[in-house]
Amino acid sequence: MPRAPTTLDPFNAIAEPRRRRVLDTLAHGEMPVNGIVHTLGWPQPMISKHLGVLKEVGLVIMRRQGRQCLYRVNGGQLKPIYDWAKTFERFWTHQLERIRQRAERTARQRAVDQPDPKISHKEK
Amino acid sequence: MPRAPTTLDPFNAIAEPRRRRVLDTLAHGEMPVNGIVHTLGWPQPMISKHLGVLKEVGLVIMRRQGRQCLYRVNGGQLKPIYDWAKTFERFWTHQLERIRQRAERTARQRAVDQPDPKISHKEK
DNA sequence: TTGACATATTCCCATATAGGAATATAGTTC
DNA sequence: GAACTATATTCCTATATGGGAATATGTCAA
Repeated sequence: MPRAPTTLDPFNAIAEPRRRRVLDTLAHGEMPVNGIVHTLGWPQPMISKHLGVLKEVGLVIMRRQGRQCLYRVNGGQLKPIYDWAKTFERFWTHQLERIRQRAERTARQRAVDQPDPKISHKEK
Repeated sequence: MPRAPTTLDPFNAIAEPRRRRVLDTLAHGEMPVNGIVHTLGWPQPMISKHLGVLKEVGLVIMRRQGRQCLYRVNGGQLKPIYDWAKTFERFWTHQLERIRQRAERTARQRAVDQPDPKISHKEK
């Protein structure tokens, strides 16, 4: 089975660095495709394709205005990513976490060096 | 050019849902491969492969203990993802943002309906 | 050494890109 | 309708999967 489609969810969509840059560019406000083209300096078809993926997963919203297509970020779709990453926040925030982990590890290590006959080897 | 390797960076590595679940499983503490196998109920080679990717991007750290391989989360690698997503926090946190956006849009719209001859058509 | 247990690796394959080039489509204006 | 502008789509191709099955490697125990 191949990798999941980039349009499966926001996690897959933002895996591509260029797509994140497109979102960054739109972060300040609505902008026509050409605005992004000029800002990033990439070929227009490339911008359009990435916008297509972003639109399909709902990360951006498009509205027409004459011959222009105005795109804007639909930030709410990024919340699941934020929430998930936040779950691991303690790993970089609290120095305590590192201490806790080390303690846990040495405890386990000790249990191996001097196993308790009554509890050892009982996993499942 | 194909999609970037999953081992390019954490963003690509966590795009795969199963890899996120492995990280979630390890979130509570160090665990041997079999522990993950029993917890998730997936084939052992599958777990090992995903762990391989996670290890290569530095999202997990492994240490041997006898015949067991103990894995633990290296959460710091997730901070870039958290930080990036946080950049868009206002999109789902503040109701104000939505108002601001709408204001901006209607302003632009008005500018189109009744363009100011002195400023219009000057993009670049 | 011979097992037995814990993990990792190799093979195979259908699938989904991402970029480049060329072209098509939609909306405006004359 | 023709010319132009702004975007989207199509074609083509090299490449990197992810899962399943089978197998190899590594480590401890008797």
